[in-house]
Amino acid sequence: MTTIKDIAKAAGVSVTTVSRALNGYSDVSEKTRLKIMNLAKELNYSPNTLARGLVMNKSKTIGLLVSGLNRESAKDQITFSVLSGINECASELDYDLVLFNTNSTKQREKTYTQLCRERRVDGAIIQGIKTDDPYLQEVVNSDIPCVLIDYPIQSENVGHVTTDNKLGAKKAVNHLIELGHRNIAMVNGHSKAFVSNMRFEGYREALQEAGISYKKEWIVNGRFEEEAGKLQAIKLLEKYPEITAIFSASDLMALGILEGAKELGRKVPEDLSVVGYDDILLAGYSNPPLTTISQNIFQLGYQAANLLIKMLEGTLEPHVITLGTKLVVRESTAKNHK
Amino acid sequence: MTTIKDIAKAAGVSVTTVSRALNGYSDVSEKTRLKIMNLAKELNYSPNTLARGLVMNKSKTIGLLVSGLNRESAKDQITFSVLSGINECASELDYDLVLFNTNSTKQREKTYTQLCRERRVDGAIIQGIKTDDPYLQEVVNSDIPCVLIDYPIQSENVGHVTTDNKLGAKKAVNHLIELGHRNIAMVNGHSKAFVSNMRFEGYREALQEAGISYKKEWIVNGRFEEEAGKLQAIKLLEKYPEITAIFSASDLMALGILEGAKELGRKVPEDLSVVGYDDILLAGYSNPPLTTISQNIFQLGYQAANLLIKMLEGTLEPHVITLGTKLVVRESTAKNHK
DNA sequence: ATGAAAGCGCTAACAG
DNA sequence: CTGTTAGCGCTTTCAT
Repeated sequence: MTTIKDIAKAAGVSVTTVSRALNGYSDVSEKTRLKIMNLAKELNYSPNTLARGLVMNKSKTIGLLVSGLNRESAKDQITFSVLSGINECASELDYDLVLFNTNSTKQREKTYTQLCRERRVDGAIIQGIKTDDPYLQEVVNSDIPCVLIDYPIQSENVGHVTTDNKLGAKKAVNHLIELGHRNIAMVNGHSKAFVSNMRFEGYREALQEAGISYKKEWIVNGRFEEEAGKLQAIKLLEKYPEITAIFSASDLMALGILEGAKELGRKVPEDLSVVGYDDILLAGYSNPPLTTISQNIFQLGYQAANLLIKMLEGTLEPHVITLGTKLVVRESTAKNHK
Repeated sequence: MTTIKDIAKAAGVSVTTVSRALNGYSDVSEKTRLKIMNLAKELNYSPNTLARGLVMNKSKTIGLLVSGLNRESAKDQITFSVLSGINECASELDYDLVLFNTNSTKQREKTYTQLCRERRVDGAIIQGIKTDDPYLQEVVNSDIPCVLIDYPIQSENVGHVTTDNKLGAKKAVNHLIELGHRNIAMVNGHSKAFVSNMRFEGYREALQEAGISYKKEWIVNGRFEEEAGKLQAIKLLEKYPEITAIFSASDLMALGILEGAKELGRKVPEDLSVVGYDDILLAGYSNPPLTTISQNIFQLGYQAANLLIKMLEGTLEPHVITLGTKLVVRESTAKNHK
């Protein structure tokens, strides 16, 4: 393995000069620079980023703490899309990504901060974290710059990117209201998810603004899981047959609701309107295709990476970025005829 | 940031002793070990893996060169599943993963080997590479241990994991033959993909064993893309209406074929049987649901990581792992009535 | 059982 | 424009 020392010897100069030449400093004569460059190529030199990182105290690497990189979460491509977005931006700005082992089956024995510090990542992006994660507070207190996805913390060195979940939910519910629905239930995710809370807010507000009083019993939690969504929907519809529309906090659960409705013999959208959230790939393929709130997950990742790197390079202050959403009307919603 | 030096000072011992204590060497008195351990915790010490990597010349990190981590490839979750599998195994064996920027839009100016060497990864996993990739040869010649997914190179330090593509294809085609089809076309991916070649072999062999002569004109390439699959299928069916079944080298293309058939007014499976390959998520949701060859992509990633790490730790020789496939019969295939 | 010293490959004052 | 020197944090002989 060639080092700058080897190059220095071969070129008859000092390692300092080699280092400077290779890093494009101006104070090297054109002649020696050329010689060094050629030698580097000839000797097949690659810089040792560990050594460089050690002395410079930064690694041009950002750490990824994603909780959804596992067998189960392949169904919505959310984690994947976030990852793609991050990867794309990091690529462009010439950062590498390291994936941390956080979702290991074995006990998580290291904290986020430890993970980041050990690897000397310059910053971190955290996604899919629950609001009661014991290590979350740590992140804020630590001095490692980081950006959170869909989790609202800001501080001197933590930024935050999300979508306008409240407004998104409102769009969904308003759509139902405009179709003449008044008895609108909600299948939410779980209370530990920030997005759930916001989507609930949007639901509540939309109803309120339309002068519809909302019923606590009509709001259930489906843990963002398809099966749970189905079960909850069945329970809900059996107990309160007057419900004519359901707003689901995720498409995956909405898919479950569709199944549940089918089992109960309620036709969607004739007997029941369903609107989901996320616009995952399957939403367009379900039967019927799902009306949903579309968010650009790829952008979410991209913007997170961009913000973090800009923070690292001092060109941007940590702040919050909120992306928009869009109502996509497909065939799971229809006019209320009751 | 605490270093072993700080601990040494606080404990009144040398850095050597601290290093030994922290790494569980036996030649440290129980008393000092305890003192050091406590101090480490107290001072919130994290080892600097860069420094350690520098001296030990290994980093407990494996490099990932995946070509499909981008916006476009969210539709089949193949890349994601591979990634999940790798991540799971790496987690278990306590390795971290670094994602390299290979699919950047800007010119790829670094070779695989350079990427790996710069980052000092212990080994690499390569997925989604084309057979004509200019940098592929490099990998084999370099001394970096690596394992390739779905690409058949083996050498002193490169292993290889794949599924039995030939047999898988045979299963698909045999299924069609058993249903009474004789005029079976194939929509393949592209000639630069190893799996395409193998799946074609399986197709050919199955026909041959059934005493059916195969027609070159009935084999087309859809580049593994949905739209191209559709177009190719339309062209094929218009020109050769006698075709009663199509074997597609991927589900995504099969989805396209389904659309194409619909446009031509050919009902699937009554007028045309279609079998796909991969068993992606959408396969179960298409209309009609797709009969396909299922492969365990997660396992593919898992096994790749396992093999690589075992190679790195000297417990396994580089070799090839071939995983099985399974025919999943859904509703896109039926008896031939022509 | 412990320490002194060297060195991994690189960058960064500082001096000339 | 170039070299000398020091040092990033850690592990590892080699002594003691």
